[in-house]
Amino acid sequence: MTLTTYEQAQGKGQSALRTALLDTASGLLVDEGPGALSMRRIAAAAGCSTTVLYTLFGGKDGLVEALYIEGFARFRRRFETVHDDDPPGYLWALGRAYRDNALAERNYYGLMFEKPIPGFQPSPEALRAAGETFDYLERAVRACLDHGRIAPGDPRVIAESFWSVVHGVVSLELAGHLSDPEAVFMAAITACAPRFEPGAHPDDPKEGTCPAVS
Amino acid sequence: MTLTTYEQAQGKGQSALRTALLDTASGLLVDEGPGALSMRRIAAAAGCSTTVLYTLFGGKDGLVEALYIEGFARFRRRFETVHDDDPPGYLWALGRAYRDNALAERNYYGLMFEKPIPGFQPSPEALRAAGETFDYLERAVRACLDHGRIAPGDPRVIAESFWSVVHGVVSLELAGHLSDPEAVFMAAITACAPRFEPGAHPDDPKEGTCPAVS
DNA sequence: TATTATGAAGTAACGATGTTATGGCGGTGA
DNA sequence: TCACCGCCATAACATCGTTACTTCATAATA
Repeated sequence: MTLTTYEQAQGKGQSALRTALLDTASGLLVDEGPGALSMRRIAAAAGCSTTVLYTLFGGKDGLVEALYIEGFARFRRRFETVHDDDPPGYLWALGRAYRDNALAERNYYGLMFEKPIPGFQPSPEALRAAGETFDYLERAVRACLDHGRIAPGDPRVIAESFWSVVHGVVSLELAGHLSDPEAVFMAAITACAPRFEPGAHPDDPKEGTCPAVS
Repeated sequence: MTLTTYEQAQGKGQSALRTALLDTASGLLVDEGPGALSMRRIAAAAGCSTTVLYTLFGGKDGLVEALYIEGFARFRRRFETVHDDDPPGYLWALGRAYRDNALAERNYYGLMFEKPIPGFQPSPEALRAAGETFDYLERAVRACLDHGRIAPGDPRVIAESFWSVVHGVVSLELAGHLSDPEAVFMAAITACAPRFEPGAHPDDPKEGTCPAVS
């Protein structure tokens, strides 16, 4: 006979059970969107009753918060694959990775930055963990500062403003508001490009292709 | 005896009835957030049954879409109060007005850019009407171009990238991700400032206060 | 071994939600 | 007076998050 996801993980302790149920929920989120995240649906997909979900996660908000944190962890894993020896080029590549990840994991991105679960509000700890994901950006900004490739300033503020620019484009793109998302992405990023030395990065577009930079 | 909102509007034709019910829903949205927007709550607050809401709006999505459009109309009204003879200064002021309006009408902003109503997706027409709200930005960009105060490019793309920057900051600010929202707002906007002639706008910060501009 | 206790988990209920079918009520025309 | 028609309240249905109740397997103890 075939064992349900729940039965397979049951013997491996509570921790494995937790991750197994989270995987089930994650699959529902990715495949069908946040609307599929009902306690009954998740329990049925895993092969158990809703009671287990409540004892392990405390409620729907606890389960959604775990997915919220997982979403930022996926961002972090994506950032870890980015490498560039040139500091501004690295920052640029992180921006690209951000957009790539958001488009690839659209439903996770929605869970993180839209509010598709009516009552859910991330706890202060989850919010802090989310913010720490973007320490990657701050370190990249710091490297730019150390190499004198960027105008001086508070690295945190610069990193968060960079994050805001990339997030703004992606958010409007996903909402369907942008006529030409790729062009707007390039224009918005290169609008910040005067911070860097021109042509510092191989992906730096040729002059004239990006309207915001003279 | 006192008449309910519904009874007062009933005699003035269907159009007045529609706006009266929308006002009721708008009040619930502003006062208690999108979670208060249930068909039963709205009907009870107006003093009628849910049937009327279905005949007038077709369903919850129709009602929410009307509020969605109203949210962008409020943006438009806010933009109309902005005046500045200097083209880049006008664009700058529109950015400020955007943030001011988003913070003042937080729940409307949530309805427009977060997804607090599970099934709701704005129709293509609503999405187009929403985008037209930001023709203000495009016209402002055009004025900058006409006066040679900005590097040449597609006005629509430039306007949408400007919108993205402002929206990105406001969105992360409302989500609680920014350590110092005002500083990040200034940094992000002034990161685009090299498009304009330095000191073109009286609000242009002194050098050194904004880390992103050298 | 027999009995008890403990903890986990399934069942079913409660209130609330969006939606719709049913039925009544008040007008209008014959 | 009677039939008809449009509007609307009522009540039902399925689904949702949540929880009290019950069951059952396992471990500890006499």
